[in-house]
Amino acid sequence: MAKNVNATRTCGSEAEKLSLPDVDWAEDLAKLTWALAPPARVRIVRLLLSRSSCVCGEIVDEMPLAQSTVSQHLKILKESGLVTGEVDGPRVCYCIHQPAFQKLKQLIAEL
Amino acid sequence: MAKNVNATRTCGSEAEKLSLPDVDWAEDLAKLTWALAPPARVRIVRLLLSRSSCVCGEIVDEMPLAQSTVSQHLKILKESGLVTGEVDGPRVCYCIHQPAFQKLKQLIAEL
DNA sequence: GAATGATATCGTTAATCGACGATAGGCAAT
DNA sequence: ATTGCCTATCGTCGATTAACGATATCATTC
Repeated sequence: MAKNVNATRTCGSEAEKLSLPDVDWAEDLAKLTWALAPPARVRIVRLLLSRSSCVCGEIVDEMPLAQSTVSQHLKILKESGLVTGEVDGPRVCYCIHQPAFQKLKQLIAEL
Repeated sequence: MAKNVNATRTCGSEAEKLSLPDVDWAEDLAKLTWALAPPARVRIVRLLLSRSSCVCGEIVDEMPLAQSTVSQHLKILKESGLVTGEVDGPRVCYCIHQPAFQKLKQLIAEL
């Protein structure tokens, strides 16, 4: 049962069943789906999509979570690329980042 | 895990799209995105979509993971509804479950 | 009724997650 | 500079995860 063949295929171009592009493709999508795995982050994204103003405090008000928790979710959403945070004086305005968002839609659609 | 959302939204004009229904909606989507959060499960789904035959053993052969791990992933994918497993003699044939799969696509599309 | 092959489950481990409170940092008025 | 608000980060905790090997279950063939 030799399952682990990673040692020789990290960079290799061997004739493997699942082509390397597919692995990358899967990781690209997984990065985005993972960002939306917890319901809280889905709700945040949905909120950002439905509102013009997207100040952090408003998001916190809408969520039954502590401010630090929401901030952490926003950080992860930013890291996934789905969201951007723009400092606006003492506040931070969060917005959907359309390129990544469209990429998510496309990756799912072409699944 | 708290659960209290009152949020008397005064922003929505005719129907506030951000209330309790949205919570359920978010959980519906999160259930599916969570199932696809690990790259391994994305790859399995992709495999099932690209192949006509979907016997468990073939999936194991394609993945650099132990049989038990793949089986566990398949179980989770079944629980999410995205995949069905049909016993076929001594083997089990896995397939994409189109209803759930289309629901995922629709939920993402209408995001 | 064995023996075999395929799949599922069990039990464990190390890592990660989501949540929180407390606290630090930044900006705008006073 | 000090105050006060808003946001980010820190440290921690409990729960969950993905991975594995070992073992149990089940269907087929002998």
